[in-house]
Amino acid sequence: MGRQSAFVREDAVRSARDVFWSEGYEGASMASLQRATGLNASSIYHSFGSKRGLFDAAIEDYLERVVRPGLAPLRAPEVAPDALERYFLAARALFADPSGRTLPDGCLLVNTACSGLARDDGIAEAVRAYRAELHAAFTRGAQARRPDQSPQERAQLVETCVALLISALVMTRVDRDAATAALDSALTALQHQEQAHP
Amino acid sequence: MGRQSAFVREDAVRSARDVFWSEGYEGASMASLQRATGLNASSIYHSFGSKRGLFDAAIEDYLERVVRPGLAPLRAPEVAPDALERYFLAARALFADPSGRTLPDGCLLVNTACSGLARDDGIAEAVRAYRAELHAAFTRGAQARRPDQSPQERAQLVETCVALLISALVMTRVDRDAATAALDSALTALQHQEQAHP
DNA sequence: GGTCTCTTGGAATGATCGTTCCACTATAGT
DNA sequence: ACTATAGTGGAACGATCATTCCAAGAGACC
Repeated sequence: MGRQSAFVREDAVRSARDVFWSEGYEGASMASLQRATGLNASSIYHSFGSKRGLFDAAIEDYLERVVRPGLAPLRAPEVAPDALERYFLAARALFADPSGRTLPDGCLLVNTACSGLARDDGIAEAVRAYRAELHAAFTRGAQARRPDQSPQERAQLVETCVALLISALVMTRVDRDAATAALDSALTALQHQEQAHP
Repeated sequence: MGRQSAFVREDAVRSARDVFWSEGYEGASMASLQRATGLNASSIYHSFGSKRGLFDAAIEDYLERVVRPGLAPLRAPEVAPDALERYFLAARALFADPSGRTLPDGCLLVNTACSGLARDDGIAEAVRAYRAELHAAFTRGAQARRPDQSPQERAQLVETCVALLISALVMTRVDRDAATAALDSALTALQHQEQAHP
């Protein structure tokens, strides 16, 4: 059926995803995407239709390779009681990295939600789904930690944890201390729940 | 002394600020800024030096005319015990507006913090200062509500309130229900503090 | 009224934007 | 080997980007 692709689609998407992540959709020029992927414009348009098509693929890759691996212990059939705490401890380690090399640009989806692209229905739906995944995973973590907790209290805790994470992701670029402080706050919120019912 | 300006600087800045607010710095074209302000490019460059200079003025205007008026009761010499709760109630009313006409684009500074412009030192400092103003005002509100509360507990509550507000501002464009839910969570967090020590 | 200084209008700048087009190349199926 | 099909390279597209330049315009001071 004709000539075959000289590149691995997955690799190209990942390279493009990193560009979108650090530069944003509008800030990522086709020139920079070509440079990062090693593809020329023709191949990109042939494979993804448009810059936007490549971005959609980048979002899917981001969820699958960045978000979900981190949430895996909270999505597994059996959730450890300390899984949620471990999640925030791991996040804190990433955010607090002194080299500033890990997670330097926050979250692709949070950044997109704050851009003009958020008015696009497809993008808005992707952000809602992302937040819903966080919320569901955190709820499972909270359930594993405190099965006896009332649904209202649990909902409150989960909402707070999601918000503290998002807040940290927003602040990463401008104030690493504020970002880690938000995560510390989530950790103490989790611990406070324990101590209240020993 | 020469010819005098035919426009009111404050009005021009406010119009430009609204464009930056809804479109973002990069998304706001000089053409759209000229249209909104009614000024010619020459006048803009003469008065503000560059698009970036106009944006800096827009940020200052945003703080002075949007952020601080809302925080006023929390910054006054005397802070009412319910001032913080009132703040979130007012915010909730804005976010939940069914017409979607109030606060349709979140926060100018949060949006900017999630854009590539956040790597600029001046912008980063502005976002830090914005967050610090929120934090300081909320701390005063928390103090007025519960003077006896321990500093650790208060810091935790304030951090949570700031994060829930930022989270709501991030989600506004894509999910109004999630945004109002975050604010509701802040309100119940505040009320929970009351009930704990009646 | 004359002159000086500052503001404005509008065109023009070069750069960069996303996208398209076409010729060329390489593979799969017959 | 031939042909049909699909991917690639590179130039070119018109549009739009922020910015600059110059001449015309208008009020302030002598």
